[in-house]
Amino acid sequence: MLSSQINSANHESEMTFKITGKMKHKTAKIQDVARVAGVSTATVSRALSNPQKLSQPTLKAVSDAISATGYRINKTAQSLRRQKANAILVCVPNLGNPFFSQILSGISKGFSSTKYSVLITDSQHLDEKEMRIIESFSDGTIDGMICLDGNFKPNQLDKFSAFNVDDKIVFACEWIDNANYPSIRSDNEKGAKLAFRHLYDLGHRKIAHVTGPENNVLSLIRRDSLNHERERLGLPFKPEWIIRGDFSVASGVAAGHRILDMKDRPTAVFCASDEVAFGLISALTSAGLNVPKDISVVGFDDISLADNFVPALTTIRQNRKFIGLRAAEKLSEILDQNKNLKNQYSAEIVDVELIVRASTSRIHISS
Amino acid sequence: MLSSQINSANHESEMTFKITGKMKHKTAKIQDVARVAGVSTATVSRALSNPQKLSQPTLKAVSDAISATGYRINKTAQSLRRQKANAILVCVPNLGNPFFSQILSGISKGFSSTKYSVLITDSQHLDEKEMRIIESFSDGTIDGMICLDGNFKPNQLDKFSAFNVDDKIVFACEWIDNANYPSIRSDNEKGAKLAFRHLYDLGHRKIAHVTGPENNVLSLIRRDSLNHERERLGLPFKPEWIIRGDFSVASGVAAGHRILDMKDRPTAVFCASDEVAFGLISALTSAGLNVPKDISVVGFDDISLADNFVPALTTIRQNRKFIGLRAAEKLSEILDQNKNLKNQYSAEIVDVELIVRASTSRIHISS
DNA sequence: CAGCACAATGTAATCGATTACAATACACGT
DNA sequence: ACGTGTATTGTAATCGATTACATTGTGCTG
Repeated sequence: MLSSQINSANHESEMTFKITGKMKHKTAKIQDVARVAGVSTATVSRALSNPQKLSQPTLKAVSDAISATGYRINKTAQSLRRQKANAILVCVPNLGNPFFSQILSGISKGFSSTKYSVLITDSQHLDEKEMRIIESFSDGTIDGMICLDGNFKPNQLDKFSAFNVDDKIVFACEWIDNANYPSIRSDNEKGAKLAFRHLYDLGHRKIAHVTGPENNVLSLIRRDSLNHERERLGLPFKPEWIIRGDFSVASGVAAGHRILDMKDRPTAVFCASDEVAFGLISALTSAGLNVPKDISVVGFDDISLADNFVPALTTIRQNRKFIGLRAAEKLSEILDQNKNLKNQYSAEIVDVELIVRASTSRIHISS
Repeated sequence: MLSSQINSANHESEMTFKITGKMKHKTAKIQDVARVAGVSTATVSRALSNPQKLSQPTLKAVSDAISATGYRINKTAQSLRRQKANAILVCVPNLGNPFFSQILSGISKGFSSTKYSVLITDSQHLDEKEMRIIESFSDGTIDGMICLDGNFKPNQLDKFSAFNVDDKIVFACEWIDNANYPSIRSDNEKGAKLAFRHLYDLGHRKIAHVTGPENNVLSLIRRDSLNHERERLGLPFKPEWIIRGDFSVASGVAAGHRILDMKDRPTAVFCASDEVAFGLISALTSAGLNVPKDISVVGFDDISLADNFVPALTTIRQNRKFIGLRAAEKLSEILDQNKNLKNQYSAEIVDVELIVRASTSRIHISS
């Protein structure tokens, strides 16, 4: 390289990049660093991604030039060239639902020390959500997705595989039955069983259940597990004891009214979520009943308020933050090794725990 | 253009892009569309961003070619060329806190019909968060930020302006005193005043307050507004009636224990958040006190459970979803018009409302 | 009909980083 | 001294879209 080039280049760069006092900062690019260091752009690029390929003096020169110019790599250019976005999407069925905040927190933590940025989208009122997602993959915005929404129809899933994105998706909490997507989820079956057995052990025999939304995998597995346990123990059953809910507080309130209207009231209720349990307790309490004296209530999730509700809620603890974290790790693994993992389907089942608090008690004599 | 070129090009594209059955999809680029349509890439680009500049027949040809190839624009390339990421960052102090989910939902909705993607980051355990944010701006990942975290020190803010990103930041819910950032926030002053007046009107004179975290703008404004109102009405005051909290349920429980230990107990408590109120009520109830008979409690936020807590919580309603939505709209406006809005500082104050429920009542005679 | 405006389209540079390939230099063995 | 291998660095093509500028053609004015 000619020395005149070096000089003029250095001069220019000093003028452009030095930050003095309140002077504004114009971002340096790899060209500028190369000029200041007196090397080629290839060398600068190598200094950043393959430092072991360069000699010590060169490395030092580049490193100094980077400090001098205040250079920051342009990730857009990098993504374009590398054909990798370094971003993932989290698809949340309803962002307004606080249930997901812990999972999001875990996901965010899981990606915090990686090169990936986290995008979020609320799939609730998104029509053609599967195409929107595919769009994000094919316009180069994202490399992978963590899906908290298990509500996809077979033809939507077919599109995922038609567009070749199906092996870059991990499900968390919810999942898809009969489809080979990796997933991280709680042991819902065990959870329902624990709840039921807890009530049974307290002497309850007439046990109602408020379900989650219809067609939701969580609703189904919890309900089925409960029914299975009930049959196994030969307990009485009335269809009206299975009350349809949707995980919301409001549906818990509605379920409460249904129960109040029953002639043959259950003595205990297992709710598909803590929020349902709160609504239920609220409705029963307003009507003058006492929980747990008149009716015992068990929730599911162990959200942060469960411990301080009045009465404190007996519930099944799901480690939502951990599920989010593991989902993030799993997706990272999949994206970072280029192997085709399509057939390495795995559902990672996270243990759940019964937390006994004040909303359940031994059955009352008069019941 | 020579017809031989057209033919060979068409042939090739058919082979490459037609999706037949289970055949995998290789993404077409603008070159391919141009070839198939028999036009230049410039024309295809114009068809997408300036259709009015093209003749009808050309437009049709391009549009057909797009369908035929299944073309999707590559946003990374577009971002690089346009020097615009079309993405914004939401900086959340603690993603695990359900308080933010409604705001996130509003933000997500606000951006759903725009070209912007929404990135999130949890600033809680992020050291040098201001540099991380600046990094995202200067590496081309984001165009703007909505910040739900008001906890920045002056030297951190200085960096924002040194790196020229300060006019692309909107604060929501929280804000920075003495700094000209646009913000959308609730009328906290009015909220505290309403809460206090409500208790006063019920006959309460000994009114305690559980604050939010120290140095938090919300904590300060709510506390100051309360104190101001108290002085104005000439009510008695004991320093121990101002109890430091941090918006969490746990701090509400702790505050409850503090109050139980007092010799001269307040007859009413205004809590800086609903969660604090829940914890407080829980602690008081466990100790055998009755809310509202023994102590009235007012919260702040009106989170979804407030209505179904036992007792239902009297609180100040903040429209969090609306705040998120407006913040998104505001940031869009700022980013879309290239004008320098730096001095167009504006704080948009969103009205709040007192929601009277069952946790407050007229002061009891014995108190 | 010359001259000009304007509409429609193409050519090629550009955004900023990466990397295949080329070039150079130096060491080592024979 | 010469060939060969290796380490280091440079040159230039590339990722995919956008857009300034150039070019062509058409209609209109005087």
